[in-house]
Amino acid sequence: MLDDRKLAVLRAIVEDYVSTNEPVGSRALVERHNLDVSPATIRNDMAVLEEQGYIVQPHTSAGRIPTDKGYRLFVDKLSAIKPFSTAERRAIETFLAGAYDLDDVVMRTVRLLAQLTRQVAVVQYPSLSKSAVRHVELVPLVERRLLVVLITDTGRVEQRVVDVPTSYDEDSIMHLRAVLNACLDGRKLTDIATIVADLPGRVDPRERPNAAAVFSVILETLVERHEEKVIVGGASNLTAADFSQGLREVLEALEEQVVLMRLLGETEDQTSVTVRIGAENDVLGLRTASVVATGYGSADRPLAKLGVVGPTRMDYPTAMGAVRAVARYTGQILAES
Amino acid sequence: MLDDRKLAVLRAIVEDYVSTNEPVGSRALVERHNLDVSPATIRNDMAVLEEQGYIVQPHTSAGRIPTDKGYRLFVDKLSAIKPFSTAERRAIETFLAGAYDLDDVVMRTVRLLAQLTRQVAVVQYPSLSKSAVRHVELVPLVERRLLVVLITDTGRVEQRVVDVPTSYDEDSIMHLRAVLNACLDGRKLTDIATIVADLPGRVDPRERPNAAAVFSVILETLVERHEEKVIVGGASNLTAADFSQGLREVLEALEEQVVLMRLLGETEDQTSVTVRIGAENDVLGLRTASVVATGYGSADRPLAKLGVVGPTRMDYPTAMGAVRAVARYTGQILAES
DNA sequence: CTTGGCACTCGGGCTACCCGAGTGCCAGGG
DNA sequence: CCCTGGCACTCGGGTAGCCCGAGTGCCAAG
Repeated sequence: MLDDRKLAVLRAIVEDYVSTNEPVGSRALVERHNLDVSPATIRNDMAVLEEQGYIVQPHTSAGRIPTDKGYRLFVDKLSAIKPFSTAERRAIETFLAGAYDLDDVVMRTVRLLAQLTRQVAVVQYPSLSKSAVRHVELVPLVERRLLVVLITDTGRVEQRVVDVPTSYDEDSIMHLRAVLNACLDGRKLTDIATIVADLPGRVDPRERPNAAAVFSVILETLVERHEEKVIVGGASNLTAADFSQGLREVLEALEEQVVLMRLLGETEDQTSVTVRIGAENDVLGLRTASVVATGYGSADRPLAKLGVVGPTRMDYPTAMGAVRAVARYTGQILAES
Repeated sequence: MLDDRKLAVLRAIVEDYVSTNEPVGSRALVERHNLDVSPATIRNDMAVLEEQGYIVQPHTSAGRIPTDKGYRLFVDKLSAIKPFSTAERRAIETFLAGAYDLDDVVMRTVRLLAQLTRQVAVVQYPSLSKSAVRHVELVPLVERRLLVVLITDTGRVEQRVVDVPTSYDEDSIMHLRAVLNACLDGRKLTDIATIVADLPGRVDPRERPNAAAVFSVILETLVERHEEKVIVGGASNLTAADFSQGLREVLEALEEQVVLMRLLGETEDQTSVTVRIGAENDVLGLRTASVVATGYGSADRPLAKLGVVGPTRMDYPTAMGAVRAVARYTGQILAES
């Protein structure tokens, strides 16, 4: 129902519109791309494409612009992810390799992504539920107060203060720490719930109340509330991409952790790059925005998601290339440490 | 040289302009405020104020708007910090009290401040150099790799991976940990440089190389690089305040940690609220912005700075009130933990 | 020093207008 | 059956002209 030429026309419209930000007409189309037909022919094709909902004209006497559906077809069938040159890859690699810290890796990643795509970059911290425990530390604060510090094998450190019901001494802390480390070391956080359940049997009855308090805090902090932070960068790029709807809405949405989580979370597939266009991401206020996202981390050990947010009028091939490349290297860097 | 009425006129101009965002003329002035003189009189006063550089007229036939100098005088002499009602204070208190975490306290603080002032809020993490060491933890990772975790009495946790020159066993780690904790516990981070200098004498000569590596990393991480993170919130408020210069510049400036640090850092006084107006903060791109900032933490133990950034056309009394109140309660919350 | 009067300025909003890009349609030709 | 050139039509956006009203500065009188 759409022959090759019509698809070529759609592709051309998307490409031109993305680069010029102006509705594209039949004449300009035959000139810029070497379609060996007359403008009138193109017009007929465009009429069909419009009828099918792939393009619209904003005003009666203007060129056409792609609809969400048009972009969708473009992304699915008409374009290929733009691979990065080896020089670019090397630049990415060295930029990320300079990081000395988990925080720093994430910071650099978000900056890099924002710079490469000239869009807003969104990076989720490595997820707790996917990582394993490396060490648990208990630090006495004041009377009846402990600081629980949990170190994961992705280098992430989680902390939480806990009030324990009875006072403790150094020995009991030592013991509790030893038990915890023996049981938890190397275990995935997702497994911990079941492990903790039978832990109390291992400690001195006198210590049970305190132990229970610590256990429940660990559970609560790390399993129930898998706080997965998201950081955002490159917000200034939004000013260039004049959003049809208010820029305010977009900025607001980007400040809501929950919204961002959902945006990235909807990326089902871990390894491939997902694109959600316009209304496809059912976040109010991002109706005219697209999200290009993917997971990072090795295939057997997915860590989290990252991506970019921009106007639907976005250079998808490049954005997808950048997201894929950055995800790859960030995953690699994190795997090493 | 400026009599009372002229000052009153300036005050009225600032207040009206802030609330209406329109140049204010002589007639409107006598109507809205009950100055018992005629518009002509006001005009004469305004001519003087303009001559002295406190106000300007954007167009020949328009009302006047304050200059930076005008705002400065207003802030210094013509306004008082707007105190918060007890109800408002209670709301702040309960909102902040819900936090369970240092990260969470900072997050809530920045949100609260942004909401109260309808401006962009900027909050600096409690400074390391001001806080004391509570605990040092060494965690073996793989061969010749240690994770150094440092816990401060503000509840902050700093982490860093260190490669040590020779391999180690559990005992040597234990010993090193014990030595470190014995020496560092309760000491201010600023003192540590001198302490570490004479530490090597305390450890077994065989362990010196590893110990030295750990020491130097602690030094480097915590003293030299007192990484003081700044977080920003409420960026969407920028869209409401139409900046005369590009909004892009402002957004860009707000993404630069360094710039933010400088902005807050220039707040010399720890306890009082500092206001920097327009070109006074010598950050390019924030020429039309003002910063209202103060320190938080108790007087004897300053932690860091916080504040808001907005257009020079800002409700200073309210902003100052909010900044002061939030700083107070945030400091209080952090002092408790 | 204040006040009312008065002439002057000029930005912003309104209308009218035209131009040109772009379309849809149609009839003719390969 | 599809492509093509021609042609009439539409309409957004830019330009020019216009007026209005808010606001000013100045001046002379109280």
